[in-house]
Amino acid sequence: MDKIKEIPLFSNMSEDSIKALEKISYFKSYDADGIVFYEGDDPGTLYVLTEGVLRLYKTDPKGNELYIHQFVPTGLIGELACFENIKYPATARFITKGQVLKIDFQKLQEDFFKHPDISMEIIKSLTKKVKILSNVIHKEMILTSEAKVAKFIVENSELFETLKNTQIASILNITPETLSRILTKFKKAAIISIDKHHHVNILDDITLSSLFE
Amino acid sequence: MDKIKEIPLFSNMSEDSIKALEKISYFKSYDADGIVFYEGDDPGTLYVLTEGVLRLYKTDPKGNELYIHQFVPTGLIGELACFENIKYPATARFITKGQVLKIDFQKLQEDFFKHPDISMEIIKSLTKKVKILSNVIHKEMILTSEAKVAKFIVENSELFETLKNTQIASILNITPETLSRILTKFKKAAIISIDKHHHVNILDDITLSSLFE
DNA sequence: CGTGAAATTGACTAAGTTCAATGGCGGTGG
DNA sequence: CCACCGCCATTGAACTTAGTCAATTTCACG
Repeated sequence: MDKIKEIPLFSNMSEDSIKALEKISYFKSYDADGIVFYEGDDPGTLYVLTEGVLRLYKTDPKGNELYIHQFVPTGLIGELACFENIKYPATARFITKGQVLKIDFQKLQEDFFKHPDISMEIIKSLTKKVKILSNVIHKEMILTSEAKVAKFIVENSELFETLKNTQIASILNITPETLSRILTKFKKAAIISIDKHHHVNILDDITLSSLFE
Repeated sequence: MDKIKEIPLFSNMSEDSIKALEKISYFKSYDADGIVFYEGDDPGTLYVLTEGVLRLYKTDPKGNELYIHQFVPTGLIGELACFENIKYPATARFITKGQVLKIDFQKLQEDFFKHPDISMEIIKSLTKKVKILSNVIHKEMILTSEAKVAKFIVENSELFETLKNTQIASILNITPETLSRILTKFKKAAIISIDKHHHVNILDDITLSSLFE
């Protein structure tokens, strides 16, 4: 992607507005594992994710990554830090190769702040984030590891075919060992079965769902 | 408070808009411990906190309250559930007696949705919430209990004079026993001292700060 | 004083992580 | 064709953090 008007977020903006936006922004590409910003970096740039999968996570004092969310195009990233002028509260790293539009927030504020369409997009984006964070809190602080795994199986069982258990464990913020023990437990209890190709079959939906509701 | 125009959020709205808003909203008062809404309730009402201290918390399967935030006037409450049409993700309970303005969200959307001033207020409110939630995640998932207590002492030492340790423990989402043990540990290490009137003196700021940074 | 709430302390428990050892399986090169 | 290598999964045991439970002490305040 190399044109602002191709970004759904801005697709119904006027030509003039797009021109103005072009002057204060540019596209930047990243390889897999490329860091867009680190937790603690100073704000100032508003990002629009245009290509690739971008993981947001925090790092604890021991160096463990606390997974928060993976974003796919299109969406705003970093608007909290920009609006509140606080350091980015998490790190953003590409999982795949990808691309962002980097917008100078100071200049955006001067030019665009009252643009009603953008306001609406910002509201949508913030709402999405509140929901994501609310969900993180629910998952990480209310659910036990067993409940997290149960919920993940019900909601994302297909991902077991494409992801390794270590990757799933990292999304669930548990260790691979804990995931393995819980899966073994579920298999022994005949709640699930796993075939040779890592496909998870749910044998007892009711019991499984009862673990996290 | 009994007039919409006294609410700072709406104070610069036109007379007509205020009249329209009055038709779809009403004030409701609560005693201390009054519940505004429960986690899991269906959405539909947008609240404006006009008086009192309102605590937002989630409840885990064991019945423990997970403290998220205490709001003071004036602020929007419940906008996520309304915008996303999902059940309220947390319970809101008054700590003191208080009052809210209850607004019928369906009707608000029809009348007001594009009102630019309200858009801005909503953005501010959502930004505040993202910040709060981001903070909750940081405090609860990145910091240890010891780090939480250290941070609380540095940032809110004066609250030890007015709150009981049980209340502080509940704000920090730890048990009173854990708080007591940590304070004892800090006292023994000569990091803090506590005088007869529950006033906390920080003796070793550097060590204390190093525990959570 | 006396009484009831709050704080402290110790022993135990629960949940999950860490560390280490082992086992399995697929791809590669001879 | 098969032996080897490396990665991932599995399993057990010890450890860590904080919560739970119960007993005791302290304290504020009438």
